[in-house]
Amino acid sequence: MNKELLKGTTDIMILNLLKKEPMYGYGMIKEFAILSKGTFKFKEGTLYPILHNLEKKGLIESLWKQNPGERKRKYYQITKKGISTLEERSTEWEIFQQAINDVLSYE
Amino acid sequence: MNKELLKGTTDIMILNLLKKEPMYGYGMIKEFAILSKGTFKFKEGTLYPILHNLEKKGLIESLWKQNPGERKRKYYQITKKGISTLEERSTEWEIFQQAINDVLSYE
DNA sequence: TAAAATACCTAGCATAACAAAGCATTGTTA
DNA sequence: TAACAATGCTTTGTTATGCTAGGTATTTTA
Repeated sequence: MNKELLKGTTDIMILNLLKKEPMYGYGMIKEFAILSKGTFKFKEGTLYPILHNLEKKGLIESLWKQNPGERKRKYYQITKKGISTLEERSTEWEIFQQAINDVLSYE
Repeated sequence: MNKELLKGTTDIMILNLLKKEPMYGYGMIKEFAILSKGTFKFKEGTLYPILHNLEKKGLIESLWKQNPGERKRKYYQITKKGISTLEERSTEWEIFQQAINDVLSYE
């Protein structure tokens, strides 16, 4: 899979996951693999820096949490700003996708 | 429009245009704008280097041509290698698109 | 108890689209 | 006819981003 394709979409995917419930990095990697039916196998070196960046931008927030019987994990949750950004970017993705398919259906 | 989204798709779009008939760079820029209904407005500084790169890889070939009554233009045509690459990459795009939408439809 | 899986981190790299410039020619318009 | 817009091609440097490749520590499994 051409990795360039991913650029510009990882943010939306992460924000969309967190829209439902807080999650931690390692868990997201597993979840993306499942949801995408194995297409997306993010490396940790890919995901963690993105999470840090999203937090720096104020789109997500983190907190260390230890549920009983579990090990300590850093949970991320989406912020209000994150939700509105997700909406904008999702619309953008729809438009983009349509445009590409318009061009590719040229015969 | 987030420019990162484009990464990994410009090659396919160009190859797909050239699949039908040879074209020159400036003409492609106009054509992309039309086909995408204004979403893609490539700058020359974007398109020309990509064309050079595709030629270097042997996916397209160029020739200077002057049709009667027209100015000199550098026409590009797709190669056999270009056609097979286009097919591979189109499939890749389909899979990618499906995977993203699978992730984004998670609720 | 050794290995694998979980869970987090970071420095440096490669790639690709873009901004911003330049040059030459052709068409339009005041 | 002179000025300007549009056409047509080129290149240098910037920036963003996912990945490579390394690291640490804990927990589970064979």
